[in-house]
This record gives sequence, structure tokens and C-alpha cells, in this order.
Amino acid sequence: MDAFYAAVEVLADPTLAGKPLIVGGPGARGVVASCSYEARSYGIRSAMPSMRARRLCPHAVFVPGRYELYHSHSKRLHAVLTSFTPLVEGIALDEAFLDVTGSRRLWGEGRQIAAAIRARVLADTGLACSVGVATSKFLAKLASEAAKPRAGPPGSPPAPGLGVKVVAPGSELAFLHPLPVGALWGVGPATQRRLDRFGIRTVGDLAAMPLATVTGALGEAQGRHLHALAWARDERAVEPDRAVKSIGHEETYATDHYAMDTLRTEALRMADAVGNRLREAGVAGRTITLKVRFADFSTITRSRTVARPVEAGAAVARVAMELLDAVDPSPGVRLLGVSVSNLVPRPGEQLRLGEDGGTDREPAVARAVDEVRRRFGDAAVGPATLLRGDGLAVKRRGEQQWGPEEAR
DNA sequence: TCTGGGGTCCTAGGACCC
DNA sequence: TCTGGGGTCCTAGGACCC
Repeated sequence: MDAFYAAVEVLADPTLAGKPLIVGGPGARGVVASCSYEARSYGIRSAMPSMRARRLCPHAVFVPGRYELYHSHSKRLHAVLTSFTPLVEGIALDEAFLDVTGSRRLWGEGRQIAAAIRARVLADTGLACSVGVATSKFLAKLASEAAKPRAGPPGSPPAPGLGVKVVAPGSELAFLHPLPVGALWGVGPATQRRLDRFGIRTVGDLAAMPLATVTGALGEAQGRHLHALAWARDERAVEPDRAVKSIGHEETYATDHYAMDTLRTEALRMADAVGNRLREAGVAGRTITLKVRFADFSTITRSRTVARPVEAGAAVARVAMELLDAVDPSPGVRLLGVSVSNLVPRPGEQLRLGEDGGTDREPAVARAVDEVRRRFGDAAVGPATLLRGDGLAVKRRGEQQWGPEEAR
């Protein structure tokens, strides 16, 4: 999709059309999540600190992200795409691969299918997209970039893009080799710096290097992978229904936190949110990871893998707080995060009343809480309600959390 | 200028097992 | 006295993507 979040905001408020628009955190620590092409004409880009964006374009309109709204538009987009082929691999809210090998009899060749997709996406969602057509995933991705609109000079409207870019079989290398090496999927700033030391600027430069030199510079796996991509070799299939591997929440605070009490409350709140999303997704997980970023931006993670998968916020919180207890917050904490990985499909629904009494009932209790929230609203049960007393006492391993009262 | 939040994948070392 | 080879799992960190 073209400038997806910003385009959704324009759709919701047409008076924003044609203005430099920035979706993202406006605060001192905010960054740009997405911006309109008019904003890009001032040099504003995704991931840029909002303060800098504001300096570049003081009259830009800032709006905070409304991710549920983007999610619902993403669902509509996905519905359009799956009407062309079931082989749709979503890679972000606003981006997907489609394998249309089997759709040509019905829809025509790549260029016709791409044009039909663009028209249908616009008709059904009101949003513009760009489509790349090629014989492999990564080339199609690069082609879609080439099809996008381009920002004009500061303050001017964007130049329309091609909309559809086809890289015909046989013309792959002619398309690929002049591109800057950073255009390759998987070449970020760190890799680019390393390649730069070898004088590699374009994809063609990389292709011309002996494989041994590339693997020497980048390591075996990444070296082989990127060298193959530079020769347009990419055998990866479009994979629909990829299983989610982790679910987490993290938050950067407007000001640093130093008090352990506050951090424990925050960890509890995040663990509860993660638990809700685990159950929404129908999964449970064995590895709980706590992430802490300090005032100087140094970042640590601490994780623990438990014997049985957890899905309840309280169970996630118990581990997260144990991990937190081993962290010294005195340098100042600017970000805290909790995530769960090692996911498995949700264990059985039955309420096991094992002799150990406590923890086995947590999933059932958590689902009962879901039901109460569904009927009476999210505010009916806050995270602290789920823990007896002040909640902050939840630290000792194996401490029983759920008495008969709560279970009921 | 001062760096979000959601993720995926890879590497390296250590514990452990046979 | 000097210590194999193959494998799995876990932890921590880092690069990268949108």
C-alpha cells in the first residue's frame, strides 16, 4: 500500500488530503510511523524522530496512530487479495505476496492481474497500492518499490508512480544490478557498512564479488543468501498461514523510570495485555522474555523457559516479575517490554483440578475474565483485580495466585 | 536529531545427553 | 594426562523489516 497509515487517515478525514501528514508519536520520544508523500517531499521518512520531522516541516499535521483502524482496513485488503488467489502471504498490515501462477487462466498474465488488483483494492478500500510482478518474491518486492509514487520538491505534490512494474523473465539482472545494494531485502545499515569497505555500492558490484569474499565479509549464511539474491536466485515459495512465533508488548516512557514499584506495575500491565492477545490468537507459550532499555539506550533481555505453556496474564506476569527483580533500575529505564515465544496451539479447554490446586486453573480463569470483559467492557476487570491484594506481592515462585473465590 | 512498536531470523556459547 | 562427535535446548544479543 502507498503510505498506508497516512492514506487511511486521509480516508477518515478528507480535509487532510494534499497536506504534509505524519502518523506517529508527537512527543519528545516519538518517531514517524508513516507519512504522506507531501511530508516526504520535506525529507521526512518513517522511523525518523518526530522532533526532527517537525523541524523539517513545522506546518506538518501530526496524528497519533490508530492501529485498530489500520487493522480493519488491512483485513479488507486481505479479503480483496484472497479473491485473486488463496496463496497470499501477508508480511505486514499493508503488504503481501501473491502466487498467481495458477490464476492466469482466469485473470490473464501478471500485468493484467496486477492492474485488476489495484482497481479492486481502490474500489473496495478507497486506498492506492503499487504492485510488482516478477518470477520470485524478492524481485516482486523490489519491483513494487519501483512502481510507487515519488515525492516531489518540498511542498509540491508527488509524481505518480507506474502503479504496476513488471520484471519480465530474462530481464531480471538488467533490472537488479544497477540498484543500490541497500535495496536488497536483508541489507540494512550494518551490512551496508561492511560491504562499503569492499567498495560494493550496487547489487551488480555484489554479484561480481567472488562468493568466498562475500561469505568472508558477512558470514556463511548471510553471504550465500545475499550473493544468490544479487544473481536473482530466490527459490522461496509464497507461504500462506505462517504461524505466529511470538507475541509481545513494549513501551517507551516519556520520562525514565527509577522506581521498582512502578516497573513492577508496568510489567504486570503488559503481561496482562500479552495474555489477552495470546488467548485471542489461540496460543500459549513457554518462553517469557523481559526487555529493558536504559536511559543510555543500552538494551538487555532476560528470558526464562517454563515447563508448561502459559496463556494467562497472571502466569506471564509472575515470570516477568521474577526476571525484573534481577534488574537494577538505577540507571533509569526508558523502555519496558514483555513477550512470550515458543508458542504452541492452546492446550485443551478442560478445567483441570489437579492436586497442586492453583496454576492449572489459570487458563480457565483467564478465559472467564475474557467473557466478563466481553459482556461488561474492558474496564470491568483491570489487571490489578486479577491479583489479590496489591498485586505487587506476586514475586515468590510457586506462590498460589488463585483461591476458590477468584476461580468462581 | 536522538532514536516506536510490532515482529522474524541468525549466531554464539554453554549445559546436557548419548 | 588430556580430554570425540553429534545432537538438542536454552539464553542473550543483534540485524533487519514494515
